[in-house]
Amino acid sequence: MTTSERLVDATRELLWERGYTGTSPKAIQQRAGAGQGSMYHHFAGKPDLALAAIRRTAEEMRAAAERVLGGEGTAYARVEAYLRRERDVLRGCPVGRLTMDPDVIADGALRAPVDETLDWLRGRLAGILREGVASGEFDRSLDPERTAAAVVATVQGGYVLARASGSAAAFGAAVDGLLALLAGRRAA
Amino acid sequence: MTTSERLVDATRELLWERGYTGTSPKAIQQRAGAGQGSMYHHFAGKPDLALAAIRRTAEEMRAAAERVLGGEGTAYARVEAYLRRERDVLRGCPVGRLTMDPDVIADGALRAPVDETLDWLRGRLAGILREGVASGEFDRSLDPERTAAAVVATVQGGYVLARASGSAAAFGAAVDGLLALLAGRRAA
DNA sequence: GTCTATATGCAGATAGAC
DNA sequence: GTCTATCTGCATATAGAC
Repeated sequence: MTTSERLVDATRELLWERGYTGTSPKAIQQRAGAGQGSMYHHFAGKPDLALAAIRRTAEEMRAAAERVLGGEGTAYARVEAYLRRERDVLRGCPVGRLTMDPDVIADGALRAPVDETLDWLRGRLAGILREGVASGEFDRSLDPERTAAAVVATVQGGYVLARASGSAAAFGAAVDGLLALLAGRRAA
Repeated sequence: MTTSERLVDATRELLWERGYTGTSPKAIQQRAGAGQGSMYHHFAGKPDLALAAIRRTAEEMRAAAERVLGGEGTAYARVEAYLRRERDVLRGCPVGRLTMDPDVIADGALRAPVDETLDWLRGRLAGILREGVASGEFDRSLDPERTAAAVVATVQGGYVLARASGSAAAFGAAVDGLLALLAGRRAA
């Protein structure tokens, strides 16, 4: 792995664990095993490095979601597979957590990949739900867009509940609750 | 207002806007119009002041929720009133956002009020949903605990979606989606 | 109770040697 | 490409005068 790659990876880990404000250049260098000069040779500074890290994390999250969402089965089964997919629940969402960082939200370039990723996910889920309605699997009255927003919000909020309680079970409860509601909209 | 109160209020605002890591003693002092000596006279340091601020914020959030949840109407109507209650959506949840702060999660004393508040809220909503099931308003198969977890998660996740997109509408879409699903579980 | 002085170390770089 | 030196200012206090 190149020094540049190690710097990006170290930044990705630190952004996930400590957020943008809580991540210092020095900490990045130490984790990457790189010196100051090295970091500033490859990147213009902290925002530039963070941008590269966030883009990479966003890409990976999208790919991971697509692996599950693009699978086999009914619309309900694919949404369920997404919701129940294995997660490092107590670590939080590496993309969603950035929305609580004021410096990320204030910088359009840093916010863009976050927004695009969550919006892509919402749209992808909405498409699956729309198929489910069209095929007669779901009740006609189910609104794919709003339901998809609720699905994404439940996941993001599930992380909050899990971290507050220190237990991954809180995430599971929220997901179970949502899935039970969604199951009730399947056409008889 | 006393100097001590002004310090707590300033800390509450800053924790909401910038989180624990992003909030410095100096910023607190400036916002409160108090000097260094003054702050360290009234509080042992940043963690002590943050604890007072978090407890106060937690109390207020609970009181605000109770004002809506303790109102009149069916179980569905009260849950809806809670979900649609006016919120400063783009500012995020002053309690929930703290779960993304590693220094808060690592400190049991700071995490406790956060956990207790979200857990109280979940329990309060579960009680209302349980009444709704008992009264025949909701389908017998509705699980009050898990559904309540989904409601709280949707709100917390709604803030994430809103802040990512820069639009309060994203919060509204998630809430609409969840309410539509919940409405479908009302007994015929 | 509040103020000013003082202190260590980190944040976030820039400059220039090698 | 990487290293070391250097810089300004903030983070987070402590000490002691008033």
